[in-house]
This record gives sequence, structure tokens and C-alpha cells, in this order.
Amino acid sequence: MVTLAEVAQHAGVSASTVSYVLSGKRSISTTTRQRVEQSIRELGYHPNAGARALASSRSNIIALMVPLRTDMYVPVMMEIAIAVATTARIHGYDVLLLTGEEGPDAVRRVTGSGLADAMILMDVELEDERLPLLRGTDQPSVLIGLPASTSGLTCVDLDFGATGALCVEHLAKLGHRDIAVIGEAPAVYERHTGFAERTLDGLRSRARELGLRVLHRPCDGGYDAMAATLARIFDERPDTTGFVVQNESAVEPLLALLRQQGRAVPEDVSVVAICPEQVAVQASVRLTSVAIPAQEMGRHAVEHLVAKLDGRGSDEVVLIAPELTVRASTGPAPAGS
Amino acid sequence: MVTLAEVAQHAGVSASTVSYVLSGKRSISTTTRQRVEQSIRELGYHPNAGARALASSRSNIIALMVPLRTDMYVPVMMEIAIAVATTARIHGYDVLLLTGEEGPDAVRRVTGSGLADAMILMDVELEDERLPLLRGTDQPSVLIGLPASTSGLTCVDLDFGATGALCVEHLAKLGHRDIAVIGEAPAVYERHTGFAERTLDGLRSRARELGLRVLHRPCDGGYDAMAATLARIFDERPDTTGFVVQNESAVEPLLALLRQQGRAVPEDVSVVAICPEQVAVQASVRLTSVAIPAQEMGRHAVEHLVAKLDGRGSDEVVLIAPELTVRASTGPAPAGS
DNA sequence: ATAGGTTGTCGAAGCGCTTCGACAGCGAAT
DNA sequence: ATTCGCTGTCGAAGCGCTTCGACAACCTAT
Repeated sequence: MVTLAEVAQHAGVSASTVSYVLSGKRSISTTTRQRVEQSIRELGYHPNAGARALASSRSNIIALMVPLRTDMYVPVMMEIAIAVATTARIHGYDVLLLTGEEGPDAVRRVTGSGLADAMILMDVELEDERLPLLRGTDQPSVLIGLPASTSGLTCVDLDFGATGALCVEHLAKLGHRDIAVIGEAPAVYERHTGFAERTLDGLRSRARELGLRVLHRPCDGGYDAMAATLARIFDERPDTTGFVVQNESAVEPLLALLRQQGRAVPEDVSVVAICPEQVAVQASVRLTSVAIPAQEMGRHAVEHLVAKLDGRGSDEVVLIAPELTVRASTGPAPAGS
Repeated sequence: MVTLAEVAQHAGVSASTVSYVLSGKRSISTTTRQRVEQSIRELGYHPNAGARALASSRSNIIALMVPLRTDMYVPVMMEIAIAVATTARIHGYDVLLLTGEEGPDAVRRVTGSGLADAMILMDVELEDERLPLLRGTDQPSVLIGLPASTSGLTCVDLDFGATGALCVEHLAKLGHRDIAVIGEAPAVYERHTGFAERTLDGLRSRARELGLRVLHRPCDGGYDAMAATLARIFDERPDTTGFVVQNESAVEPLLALLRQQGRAVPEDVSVVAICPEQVAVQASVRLTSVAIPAQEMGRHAVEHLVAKLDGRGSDEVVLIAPELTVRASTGPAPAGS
């Protein structure tokens, strides 16, 4: 393994000079810099991460805590994780992958050991156990998701309230009066992750203003669950013509079942989905949808963190404005209803 | 930040004693050990990762390179990643998340800087650029996937050859004579990742033995691509009654299209999928499938690596035997054909 | 010509840990 | 009673880097 000292010797300078060439923290004459860079290249030198971390008390690592559950929103999580890793590299950071399994202990371990300089938490619950720890440390962090209280925290999330409102507005404009909301799996509500509730709140209050009727039903993914939910919905509200779907693994089942029941999309019923672009585009009917901006969230989170680590940046809640893309799954409400 | 020295002072012993309590590399009297452990708890001590890495030249980190592409097999990748992270923690390791984006440079960087003690590479291509580097270093690594030459490498993968054979056998036993294989997206074949080809080879050679006819068509995910592919298949081989699907994002479109064309599953045509359990179970027809054992692969990879790092273990290719689960999408071939 | 300021480089200290050799203390064997 | 071999503990060196203060060498302003 090549060391700084070897590079220094090879270039005929002192170790500290090489260090300054690397960090740029002091000015170095062009000739010296070039000589050093040449030696670095020739010897194939890579600074030792441990030594660097020890001396500078900076690991250049960002920890990313992803939920252990592989049951929900998997592509979104992956997309965020990839965006985080990619953006982090651009800023010279690596990413440590932690699962939610360890819970608050993981936070303690990371902050205590100097393993990482900062953390990103995904899938934050309203009253998350990890929050007090984050508030009590000076290690920067960003949450992807919105807890009940955000004081002293930095959060990035889609504005789910506005998202709900946007969906219902779109349906209202098309003349739909009876809206059914296919929500997340019951487990998501029980876990109090918040985003599902926020969507619903935003949707409901806008619906009230617009004078629409809303029926909300949580729903597990898969066909059987969807079939049961759909039957109940049409039982209670036979005139339902508009659907808002938040659970992406319920989207395809819903479309298949509607087709099976002879209800045409978008002629008889309209469907708006809250899901990643790819799902919306690849579905059997190209879906009018509000995209979940996974990449943007990941990128934002890292950039906030880097700003904080550089002494810039501050605590702040960033709610990304939702954008609704009209595709083939929504149309005017049928005249008869 | 609490240091070893502070713990030592608090416990009234020397720093080295604390270190030995932590590592267990020398025997320590029970009373001393307990006193030290008590101090560690009281002070909330966590060893500094950088210092530890520097002194021991072991980072206790495993690097995981995941492909940048988010277009394929996303849930499988995520499942592997989670399994890797979880298993690694059990053995005292953390996981560094690298994207394939950096390519071979990432390997150089990690081995050169001592950032990680070992690497796991996912989505390995037949002639992967990173392989020469891995062979040229003494850093242990495990590939998830199978390159063209495995000499000097450790690999873990599903036995895709046997998987293909198993699928076709199942269909043969049910009396199907004309089999269509819906393969991966063309991009997957162009990338030469190998698993798709291996599946096909295994399937074809078994089909030959059994006297079946096989038609293979690569297929992108989504409805439009699937519709085109399906049309071509029935055009060329109208008597096709058995399908093997490898592209999981083609599964649902296929089922929907068959339904639409009035071909009942499993009465008229049978479908076998190669996909994660969850996809098979949640599909509109519960699918007879060979599961992709993502968790097992991740766990295996880590355990191999840990064994190597402990001086046990050796280079080896582990092919996981496929298991076919019969569900509702396959049945006897229709009598007429 | 002198004081003052820059610029570029160096030496040394030290980050917090592991690990090696040393050795005190003690029971067992001679 | 002396030697031997344990066991448990300590001190010190050193891992490879960053960073601080020092200081030549030069330039500019007086």
C-alpha cells in the first residue's frame, strides 16, 4: 500500500506538502503541485481512509438508514438510495447503508464512532424514536419524510397534502362528484408514517371546498385485497366515478378488476395514481398521476447535508410541489351519473 | 467524544487493557472485565472507527456495488442489498453502498484507500471490467452473478441453467409441446450479464431432450412491448400453450393480454414465471414460479466474505438450486392442440 | 536600505486505537 | 526453597494522515 510519505519522497517534498496539494488548503507553487500529482499518478496513491478520518475527524461518509421492510414502495426506496449514493459521490462522500433494524442504536453507534459525518433517515414515523437522538447531537441529518414536530430538524418530502388536493381538483374539474380513495395498506397507517394521512387530509379539505364526496379505504396490495375493497366501495357508493390510488401495488389490480367488471377507463371511471413515473407509464392504461420525485428527494437530502457540513445551510423543511401529469386514465365524468 | 483513554482512567486500568476487553484477544480477569464494561456503559463509549481502522488496518466495512440502472429487477436488488446489510451487521460489519457508475475506478478506490475490507459485486457481466482488478488484489470479494471465467473468484448465483430446465420440464409434464419464452429486455442481452442466456441454454437443451419446440423472444417491460411480442409469438406458433417468463415487468401485461384475447390461464395456456415470490403471489393469477432467492444470495455472499476475512473459506462457485412452486397459472395442456 | 507583508515549504505534534514485548505475581513441579 | 510456566496487566511504539506554527525567500512600499 502506497503512503503519503512514499509519494513525498518520490516527489522530493515533505509529507505536509503532499497533503496540502491534496486538500488545497494552502497555496502550492504550480511546479511543485505538478510534480506531486505526477508522483501520485505514477505510484497509484490513494489516501488511507482510516488515517484521514482519524486525523481530520471527518470520515467523508454519509449514513443512509433505509427501512427494513421490503414490503412497500421498494422501487421508490431504491431510487432514493441510488440518487443519494450518486449525489454523494459527486460531493466526495461515500454512503453507508444502514437498515432500520437496529433502530435508535444505529444512530448512537454512528454518531458515537465517527463512522459517518451525517445521516439521512428514510421512512420517518410521526413520533420517531430516533428524533430525540438527532436533536441531541451536533451531527447534521436530513429526514426524508415528515415527523409530527420538525423543530430543529431538516426534512425533505413531497408535499402530500398538496398532492391529495391536486388529485381531487383534477377529478372535480372533469365533473366527477363521487371520489373513492384507495389508500395505503392498513399497516402503513398503523405505523404512523404520516404521508398517507397528509395526503388524505389535503384531499378531503379540498374536496369539501369543491363540494365532492370522498370515501377512503386503506387497501393491501394484490388482487384479492383489491377485489374486496372495490366491492365495498361500489356497494356503499354506486355512483363513484373517480379514483385516487396511493398504494402502487394496488394500481394494476384495480385496473384489471374495473376492466373485468365492464367499467371502462377513462370513459366510465377515472383513475389518478400517486406513484413513480415508471409505474404510471408501464401500467395497462397509461395513468394520470402525481409522480413521487424519488431522485429529487435523494439529491436534495444530500445537498442539504453537504451544505450543512460546509457550514452553510440551516434547518429547513422542504416540501416538493406535486406535479400532476395527465395521461390516459382520466376523462370527463359520464353524463348519466 | 469519549475515548478509550477516558474509559481506562474511569475504570482505573490502562488503555491496552480496555482494548483487550473489547477485542478479547488476551485473557482478562473477570473482575477487571466487569469494571471496564461498566465504565464503557456509564460513559457511553463507542470506539472511533477511523482510529480503529488505522491501527488495525481493518475497517469492518464491506462494500456493495449495485448497478446504477434502476430499470431492471429493482425489488430483487433491494432485497439482496437489505439481506447483505442485515447479515453483515450480524457479523459486525457495516455496508458501504457503491453504485456501478464509477465502474472499475470504484474498485481501485476502495482497495487503495482501505475504505472496505471486502467487496460484493452485483450484476456482474460476462467479461466484466472489474474482474482483472479483483483478481489482482488480495482483498476478498464475492460476485453475485456468474462471469465467463470464474477462476480465482467466488460467485453466488441462482443456477439459471437448471432453472430454465426446471420450467420446461414442468410444462412438458403437463403435456405442453409448444413453449414460448418471454425473455429479458433486449438491453439485458446486449449487456451480456449471462443469466438470461444461461436460463435459455438450460431450457433449450432440456426441451430438446424432451422433444419440445421452443420459441424465444426478448421483451421489454410494459403493455405495448408485450402486446407486440405476444402477437408475433402467436403468429409464428399458433399452437403455443406454455409460457416461461423471465422479465418480471412483463408478467402482468402478459396475463392481462391473454385474458383480453380470451385465452384462459391455466385452461388454455400455462405460464411459469422466474421472479421473486412476492410478484408470483401478488399477480392477478397466482403464478407457478421459480423464485429468485435474493435473500439467500445476499446472506451467502456475506457469509463467504466473512469466512474469507477470518482466514477460513476459499474460492468457490455456489449455484443455488432452483425450486419450482406450483400455483394457479399452470395446468394440463388443452386436449385439442 | 529597511521594515512589512506574501508565498511556499517544512517539521513536529497528535488524532484514538491496536499490538508487541515486558514483567509482576502466583501456583505447580522439582 | 528454587525454578518454571501461567495469567493478567502495563507501557510504548506506531498506524498514515492533517494541521499548526515557523521560517526562508521573495516582493513591495517606504
